[in-house]
Amino acid sequence: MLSVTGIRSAALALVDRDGLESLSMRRLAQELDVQAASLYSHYRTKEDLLADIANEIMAEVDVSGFAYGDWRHGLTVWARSFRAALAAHPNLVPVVAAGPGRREAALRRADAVHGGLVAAGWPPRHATMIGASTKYLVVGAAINSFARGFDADVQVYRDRYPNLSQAHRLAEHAAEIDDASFELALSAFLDGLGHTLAALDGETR
Amino acid sequence: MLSVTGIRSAALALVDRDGLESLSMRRLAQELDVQAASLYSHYRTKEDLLADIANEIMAEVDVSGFAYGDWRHGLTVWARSFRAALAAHPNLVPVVAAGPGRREAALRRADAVHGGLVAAGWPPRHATMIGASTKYLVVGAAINSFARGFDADVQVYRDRYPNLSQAHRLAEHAAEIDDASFELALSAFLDGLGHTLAALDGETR
DNA sequence: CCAATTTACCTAACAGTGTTCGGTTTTGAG
DNA sequence: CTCAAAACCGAACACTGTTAGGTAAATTGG
Repeated sequence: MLSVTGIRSAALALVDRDGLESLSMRRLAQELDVQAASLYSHYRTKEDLLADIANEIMAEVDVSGFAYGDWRHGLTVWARSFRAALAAHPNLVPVVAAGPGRREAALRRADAVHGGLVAAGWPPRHATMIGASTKYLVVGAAINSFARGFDADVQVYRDRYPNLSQAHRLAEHAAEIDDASFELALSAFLDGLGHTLAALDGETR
Repeated sequence: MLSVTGIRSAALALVDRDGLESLSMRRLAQELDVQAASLYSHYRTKEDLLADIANEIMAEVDVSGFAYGDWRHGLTVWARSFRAALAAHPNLVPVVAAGPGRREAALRRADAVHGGLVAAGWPPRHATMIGASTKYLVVGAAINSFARGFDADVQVYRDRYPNLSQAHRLAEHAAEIDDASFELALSAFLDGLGHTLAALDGETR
């Protein structure tokens, strides 16, 4: 018999294997030895199903890094695990990026981040903005890295330094650059925030 | 008679007005008093058409800010105009984010950024990563801000500070926070980069 | 200026999509 | 064992992108 979790994981496997546009209700049903209409006893629409999958992916994100009051460490752990969760299912990055699955779980995570930042000394408004900014970075990096083929920037890099680009290694090269770019962006951003916080502390002294 | 530019601008108008999922070849044809099949004399596929539109949007992006050797100014101008270009067509953010229209034009822009950074003293590899990072920020911000409804972070903000949130103003509030978040992220990132560059200069002295 | 050819457009269709309706089968509770 | 509720299926609807083949219009060559 079908179950919500069975459908969900079959859909996830199908998308991971064959790509997002290969997921149709009929094909998914076929995968489960069932007719397409049967799926609608468990999910109201295909969008609902996708939202549920997005939610499952987001559940892997780790927001525990704020526990000891170190906001920088908290943000780093959060951002990296967020990115890793997206990288685990490249074909679903557009879906996850387009909307946070279940509101309730997304809210809980957002609240953990927000709370951690406030506990570490950030004003509430800044905490909100920092949470949003970090998400920008992670989602933007994921879309540019995982959700498409060659990156024009990497292409430029290759054209300018052809010695560095044995053609058969271009893909891993791109991955390496994407990784390094993300880490550079994250650390530069956090460095900058450090100075912002210092300036804020100076003001209110 | 139909023309490539006529089709493109009608499609853009249609998507701006009715949303991305309202763009079908038949509806677009109707808008142009023509049958759907006729469009295929001018565009090979719908994807081609979308790529062309994405390209048109990206053409508005300003990479001239690097002219005077000030990389920080160059990046700021680029990032802001990039974001503005996406904000001008919210319904198309997913399309533009998913791939840079025509390779050729995207390459030229990427090259301008890369060249500007190198001219300002950044090592080529860093220039590539900074270009990528900045794009991450812009695209991530655009997806989170324009391409969807309510943001969970803003929701948290509202729940915690209910006095600040007359419900009827929530949308503009979200826009304001998105704006501020983007500017915060950009300036913190650039600040951090400033220190990175100083450290690099120290090394190679 | 007419003839020939290319181009633009249309009608009709194909294969596929998400979703719904009505009916049948299976399941589990009383 | 009965009966109501839930799960499943077959068929259909209204759409989608795209193509084949035919007709009309515009453009080119003589």
